[in-house]
Amino acid sequence: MATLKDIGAELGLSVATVSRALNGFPEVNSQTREKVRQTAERLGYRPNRVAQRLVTGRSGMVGMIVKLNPDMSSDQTFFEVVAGLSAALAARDTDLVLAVDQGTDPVAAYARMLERDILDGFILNAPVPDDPRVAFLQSRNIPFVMHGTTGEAADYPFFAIDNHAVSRDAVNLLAALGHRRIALLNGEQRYAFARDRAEGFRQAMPVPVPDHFMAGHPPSELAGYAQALTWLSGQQGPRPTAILCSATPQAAGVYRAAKDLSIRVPHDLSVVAHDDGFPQMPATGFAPPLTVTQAPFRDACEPLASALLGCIEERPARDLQATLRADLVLRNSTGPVPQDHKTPWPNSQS
Amino acid sequence: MATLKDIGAELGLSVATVSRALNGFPEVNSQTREKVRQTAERLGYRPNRVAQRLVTGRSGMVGMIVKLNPDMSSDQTFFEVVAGLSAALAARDTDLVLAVDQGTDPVAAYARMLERDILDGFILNAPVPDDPRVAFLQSRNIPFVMHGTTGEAADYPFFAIDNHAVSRDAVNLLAALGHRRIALLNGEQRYAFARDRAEGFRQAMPVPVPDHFMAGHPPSELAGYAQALTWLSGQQGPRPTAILCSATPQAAGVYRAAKDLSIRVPHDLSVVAHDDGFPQMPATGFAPPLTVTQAPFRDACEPLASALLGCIEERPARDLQATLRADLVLRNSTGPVPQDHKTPWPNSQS
DNA sequence: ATCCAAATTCAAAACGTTTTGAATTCAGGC
DNA sequence: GCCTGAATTCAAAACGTTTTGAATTTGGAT
Repeated sequence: MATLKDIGAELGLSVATVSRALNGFPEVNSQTREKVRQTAERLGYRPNRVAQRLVTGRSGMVGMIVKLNPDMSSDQTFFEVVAGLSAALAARDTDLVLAVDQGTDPVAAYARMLERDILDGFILNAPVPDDPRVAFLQSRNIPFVMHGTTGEAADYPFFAIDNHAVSRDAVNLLAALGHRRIALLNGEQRYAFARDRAEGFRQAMPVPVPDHFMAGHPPSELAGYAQALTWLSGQQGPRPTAILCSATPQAAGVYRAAKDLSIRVPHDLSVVAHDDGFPQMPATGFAPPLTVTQAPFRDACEPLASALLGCIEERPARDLQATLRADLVLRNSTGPVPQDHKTPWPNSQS
Repeated sequence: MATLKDIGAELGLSVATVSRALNGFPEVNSQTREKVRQTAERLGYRPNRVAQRLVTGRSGMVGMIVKLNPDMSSDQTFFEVVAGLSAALAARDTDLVLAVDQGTDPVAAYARMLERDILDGFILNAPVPDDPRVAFLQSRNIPFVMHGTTGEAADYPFFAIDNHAVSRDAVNLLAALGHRRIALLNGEQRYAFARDRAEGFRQAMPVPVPDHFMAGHPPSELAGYAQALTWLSGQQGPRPTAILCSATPQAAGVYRAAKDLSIRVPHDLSVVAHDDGFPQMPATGFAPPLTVTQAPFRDACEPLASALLGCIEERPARDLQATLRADLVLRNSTGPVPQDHKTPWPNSQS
């Protein structure tokens, strides 16, 4: 293992000069710099990151705590998320490492990793409203970036989708097509994104929607199928003429329920879903092709990496916040409201 | 952030004494030790792990490189593996961190993590014969433990199942029941375990088995279903009277193919599978309940953690090697060979 | 040769911890 | 009090790197 000292000894230079040469300090003579570079390469010098971190406070490694989830369906996106982030960070000479959290305390795993004092910061995902991780990390001045946001007043770096607009854009489309009986098949209600989408939905709807036509479920085909069967069978009143899904697997379940009940998409039922661009269930693989609000996770990786490193470099949080408007992509799963289904649901104050 | 220096300043002790007191050196007076401990607790002292590693060379973190796998079925076991190992290591004050590898070069991700020089060692899994990771890590004196083994002459720490015995025990059982037409539905052939099971199978078989009744596939129900359909439909000659599966999802596929072809388990076809004890497809959930060679992964976690830490402490590799014999658990998927199917496959020299 | 300013390099300290071996303190015996 | 051995603590060095500010070198003008 070659050290700066070895390089210096061979060239008759001080450790300080070798360090400055390798780190691009401009006052180092260019010939000296080249000799140092070549010797370092020949000796196979690799910086001791631990020593660097002791001096600079930075190791070049950031962490992500992965919450174990008994519902395995969400794990199908896990590797896409991690691969995208790893690549974006690697492009910035930063390594992403994961630790697994099995407990019930949201912050315990962070506390544990902070004991090591090795990681430069964290990437947080799946925020819940008033996410306790935020206060915990802020109180310790630990850099982090959030994928998503916990609310309007977020005072930390984040990269988020405008989930109000996700619902609003879809509702506006369907309302323009004459739909009034629009059901919301949302994500799990404990997440902040689901809360935002429900809010956007309610605000955009031109008429009130009975509570039982707004439900929150995991992003699985089975959940979508079961909920759509209930709604489309008429058990709970006039069936919806459109369903707004939180994720493409839910939409697949809706398609299957519609088929089982001989309800045609889009003639009898319009379907819109949110598409994060994960390849497991592409919107283009639906028959008919699915209309979506589209925000590929792939596009979030670079901004997340950038924001986290900005936070580590102590740039102000407000410069590291971005909210993206999802694209509305029209395909063939949406059409005009059926002629005999134009009336809204009866007014319900429940 | 309190340091040793702060504690020493408050108690009028040297940094060396504070360090020795906190680390249990016996020559420190017990009253001194208690005063140091209380002050450390009051000041919220936490050791700087980076500084420790600079001196001791150890950080208390070990790594596992996760190879991205386009076939998602194996990911269903991923969290069981990681959770078990994390818990076993945590019990020894060691953190497991993961990094994701997307490339084709088996050692590149290790090289990259070694650039950081932060991790104390690695856990390796899914060994292939002559696994290049072994030579790479050994040439750099990097501690590691392998789950499984690459061969008889392994000169590194490992915890493995005796995969020869897995096949041999199953074959001996089926042969004792009169079966001669036994097919092997193995794991993917690139893995060392699959090679060992194939060897054990051939050596245990009392008669030769045509090559096309030995196949290697991923551990999925679909793969098991497709292969069993081919074999049981008679397309390739007399159908097997028993199938030995590499994993329980394959056995589920075999059950389904048998049902589709009106072949009764175990009356017409006996099925045995290897069961790693992952909860996704428990052998006890089969109808009829599945006979298995059983080696729960859960039982490997502690020995793997122990072996890795032993390696880090520079204990000799041969003291850190263990090979476990899987249990043979008889249930209702195996029975005597059908009376009209006692003849072996015709001798085939292909 | 001397002087001056710019260019370049260096010694030292810092980062926080561990450990070696020397220094100091303590306790008991004479 | 002095001596001795054991108990206890300490100063210094180490680990490898970065950075400050001083020291040294270089080059050009007079």
